[in-house]
Amino acid sequence: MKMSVLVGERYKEKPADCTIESHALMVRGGYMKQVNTGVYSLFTPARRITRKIEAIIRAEMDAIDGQEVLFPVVLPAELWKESGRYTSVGKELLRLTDRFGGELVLGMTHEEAAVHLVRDYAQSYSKYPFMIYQIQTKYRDEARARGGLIRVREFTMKDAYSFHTSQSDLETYYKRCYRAYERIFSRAGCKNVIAVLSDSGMMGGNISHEFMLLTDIGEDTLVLCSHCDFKANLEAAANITDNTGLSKVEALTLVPTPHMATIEDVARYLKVDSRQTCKAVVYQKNSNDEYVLVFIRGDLEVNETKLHNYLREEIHPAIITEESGIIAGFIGLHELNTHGKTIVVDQSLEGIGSMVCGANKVDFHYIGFNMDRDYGEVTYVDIAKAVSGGICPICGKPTLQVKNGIEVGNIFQLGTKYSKAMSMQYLDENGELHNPIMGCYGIGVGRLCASVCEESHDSYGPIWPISIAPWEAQICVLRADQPEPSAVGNMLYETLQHAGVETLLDDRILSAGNLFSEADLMGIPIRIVVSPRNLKEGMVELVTRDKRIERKVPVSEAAEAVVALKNELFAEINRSVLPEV
RNA sequence: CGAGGUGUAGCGCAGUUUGGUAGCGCGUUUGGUUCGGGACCAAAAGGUCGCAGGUUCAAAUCCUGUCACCUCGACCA
Repeated sequence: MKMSVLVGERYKEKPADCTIESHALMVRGGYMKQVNTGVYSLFTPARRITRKIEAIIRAEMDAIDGQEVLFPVVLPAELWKESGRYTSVGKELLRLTDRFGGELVLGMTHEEAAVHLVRDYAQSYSKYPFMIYQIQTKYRDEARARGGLIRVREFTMKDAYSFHTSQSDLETYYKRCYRAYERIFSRAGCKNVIAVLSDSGMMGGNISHEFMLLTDIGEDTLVLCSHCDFKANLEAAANITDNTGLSKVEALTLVPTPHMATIEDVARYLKVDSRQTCKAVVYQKNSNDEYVLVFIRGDLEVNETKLHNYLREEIHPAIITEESGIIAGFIGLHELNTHGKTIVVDQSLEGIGSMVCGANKVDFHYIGFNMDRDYGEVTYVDIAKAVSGGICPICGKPTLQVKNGIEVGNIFQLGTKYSKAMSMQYLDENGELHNPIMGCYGIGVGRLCASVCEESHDSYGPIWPISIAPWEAQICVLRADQPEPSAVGNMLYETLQHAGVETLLDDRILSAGNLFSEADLMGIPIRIVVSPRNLKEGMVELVTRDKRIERKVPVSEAAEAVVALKNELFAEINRSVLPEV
């Protein structure tokens, strides 16, 4: 490709609405253009990147016996009603009506379509196991898209669905897929991706993992242990609280705490450690507005996902009315009217001999509250968010760290949720009917592209790994108006193409500054600079985008050197790729 | 959905308070001079000022409505 005919323009200035680096650089670099909130068109450079990412994904999915299929984008609501998700999924599912009044949905994920495709075929155990996948457009009507390609409404996703006749077979396959994912991310040159345990939500005890790129701009919160291998999404991370040293029991005493409605205020006013306070966080059930009072150690926060999973109900932060009898800011377990309320006590309160808690009376708290003595027996549950420096649930050391990440993929042991709901059955060896056990596996292609950019860029532009770079080499011709540099540039361009190197030739007559800044925005790993100055010595310059290599080579050896460098850069990436299992 | 903000040339912005010929920088076109990190000179093209109503002799500017986008929340199979 010649730069002079490449569609798209590169900007010097950062677009006003870009808040994260990858977004700004990809807009500035002529990779994409916004069409609507969370909806983008891609220019050729971005499309070339996503095609390479897709090729890597295809190769790895095929290697674990995946079969590529293609589902429709527009699906009949009927299928989603069958699985029950037509009503259970919120507004992210875009619902439409066709001219005959038929109800349709835009596919945001394709479990239903997958079951529909194979349920007639796979009626015998002999057809199992198998995996089907597609790489296709998804639409999710996100409440708020942001961050360029990181969080969009329309996006390309690889989604795979596997079908098994036993849990152990699913688990075996799940491990292969886990490894395939590790290979995909490292082949794409994405280094800081880790797999974390994720919340399996209402699905019940199933295992799922999210593949996270560690970065401060990530919207997900992760809990990692620096001592052992424990890694989990905050939503799924157990919290263990150490209350040793807090077991001293004191007398229960009512004390005035005028206008002290927050834990910080109360702790300061009464001069106690916030670890010896008990706070109440109030929610309401979406179903009937019943109040849910969560009691938790004052310094901790409620993990709403855990609460939601524990209650098996949707909840929302409460609006506290006067009739409720709840005294906001002064809620305590002692002498609390629990009628019509659900009480949840977090395990962080276990073992505290005496604590400060609300007195259910405006401007009063108790000190010396003891759970067993002053309230009675309770079932402690884990509802709190894990914290930095917290205790690792695996190794028991206080070495938890909290970090941010972008979810670039996930793998999920689905179980029989969809096969049951949609009546997919097979006959086993004994002639008995069963629902197949499913797994599903997703990767956001555009998000991965943006994530690599986020992970690998400098202030001038992206630094694409050679495995996904839009082109492998770029020739910058300085003084393309002069015959010699122009001729050498063209000659190298032809030679490199014949040598199988994807090459972008910048043949435009521009100043060096312009050429280099635009080349930086293209982020192509190998750059060949052809200039009158070097040509005097019969040389061209060979540099890598990351500046690790900068050297001169004779014109006659340039193409060969580029091929060698290309191979070395690929080899470097391949060295980090784990073997298949 | 809540709070805040912004809509003026391809991009970045000024002008709006106090109504009076539509501006600047980058980019684009043409000609010339430059030439290793976003050069310079000259000339030029490009805008129903988001949209619709209203007030006025006169509206980018004031009023009403509406749409879009951005940020922070809520939400996220």
